[in-house]
Amino acid sequence: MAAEGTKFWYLENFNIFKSLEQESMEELQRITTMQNISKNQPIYFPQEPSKSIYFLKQGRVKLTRMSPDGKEMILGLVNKGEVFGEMAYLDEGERKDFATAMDEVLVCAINKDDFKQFVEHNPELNLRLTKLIGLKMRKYSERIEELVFKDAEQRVISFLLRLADENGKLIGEEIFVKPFLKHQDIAELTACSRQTVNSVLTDLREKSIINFDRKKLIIQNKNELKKRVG
Amino acid sequence: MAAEGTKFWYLENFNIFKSLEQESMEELQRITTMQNISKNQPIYFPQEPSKSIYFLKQGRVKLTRMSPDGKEMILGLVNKGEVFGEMAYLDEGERKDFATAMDEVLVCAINKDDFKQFVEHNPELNLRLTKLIGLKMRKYSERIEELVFKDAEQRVISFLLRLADENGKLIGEEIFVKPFLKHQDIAELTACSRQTVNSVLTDLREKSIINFDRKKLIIQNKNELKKRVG
DNA sequence: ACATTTCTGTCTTAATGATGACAGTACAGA
DNA sequence: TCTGTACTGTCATCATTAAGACAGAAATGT
Repeated sequence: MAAEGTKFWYLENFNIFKSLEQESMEELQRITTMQNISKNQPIYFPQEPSKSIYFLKQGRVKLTRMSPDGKEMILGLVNKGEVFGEMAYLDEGERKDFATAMDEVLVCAINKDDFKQFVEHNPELNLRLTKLIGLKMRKYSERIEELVFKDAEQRVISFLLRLADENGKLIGEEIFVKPFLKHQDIAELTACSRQTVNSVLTDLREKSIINFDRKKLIIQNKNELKKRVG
Repeated sequence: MAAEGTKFWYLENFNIFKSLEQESMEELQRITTMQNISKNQPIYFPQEPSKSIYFLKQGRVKLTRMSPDGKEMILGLVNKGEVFGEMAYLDEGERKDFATAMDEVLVCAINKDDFKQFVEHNPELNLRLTKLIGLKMRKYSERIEELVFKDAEQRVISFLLRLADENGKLIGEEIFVKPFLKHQDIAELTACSRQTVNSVLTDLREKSIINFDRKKLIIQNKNELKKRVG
């Protein structure tokens, strides 16, 4: 199944540094600097020259963009173990996004030039990086597709399915997710209004497809959700 | 100005093979196969294993995606001199897009493994490729931004501005474009209906900001267009 | 040169979803 | 424990734009 294939491929690339030589890991230690960032603080922001790549050790990060008139949209969420800010590796330009800590966050920052050198000494990283970038491109293109082809309800449901895959725990038949996003966040991820998110979720709860309150989110019937996004 | 900076950076990466050694160009000749594709014929399509990268010599190509219920959207247009299908270089998966000839088209196809080897022998290409990929990522992210933040009129206007930059000829104060897209195509590029495209264009013509008929498209007042997209 | 198909232009209708308002609930800080 | 703030839930109203229908213009093939 296509979706499962994608997920496997995703996990496979989860940690690009896994199974490096001890020696390389030590070099990596030397060229990285650890940073603690507290909740709601920026890690980088637009116009800043993009000179570092980040590896998220602890917590969660959101990547956002701002419209000229101050509306925010979330381009992506970063989970523990993932890389972000990799545009620094791809071009010399300025950042276009905000990266903001959603929690107490711990990141490794790697200067892009040091990193390029490191990659030269560890060519097996080339392929992984290449795949990582490829994955991001795919994600973006899927996002575009979703915005063009799907209506608000379908976009919210797609979000729930992704959330279940990336952050859910399977318990029996049901998938539990500790909700770390408010409705406003979901709205900014799915390009609709906070109220629409609420009404889609409420509707799904009435139909016993999901259940939720402020403490929990449970996907009770994943198949039914899948059916609704075609 | 930001837009001008971007454009420069874009042109700089237009032809990734420019100024290679004679010898390298000859090797490149050996590993590429030329293909003629006639109008409306596919170059590749979804599910096909992505094993080649393409370099467009002549004509125009559109990259599209299909929704499950048969609606089409245009992910991008490829002009002469540009590379497409570069996902083959980034991952081992199947294609997700259609690439279709819009004209009589001449492409160079390069097997991805041959290409990877070629790049190893011509490491200066690494940076260019990296920038090329970075550019595509940026384009995608801008597309997402546009879909989220802008309404149908603004999206059509943004398209006109891009068209003027990429395909326009400046004559006096005005920018002429030979129209190679029908309204339906513009609709598929801007995520709105054919009728909406028509009414936006007609409205702009009434205000003497643009002029067009079936033979020509003229941007008479680029500044006014820019003002309207914020 | 004619016929068929494709594209453009315009209108009407209807659905989707944004927005603003406001009440209720949970939560954090003093 | 109280109080202010942030988040959720719900509703009524309104704007945007999709969709269908159809006429006319242009292009294409025979």
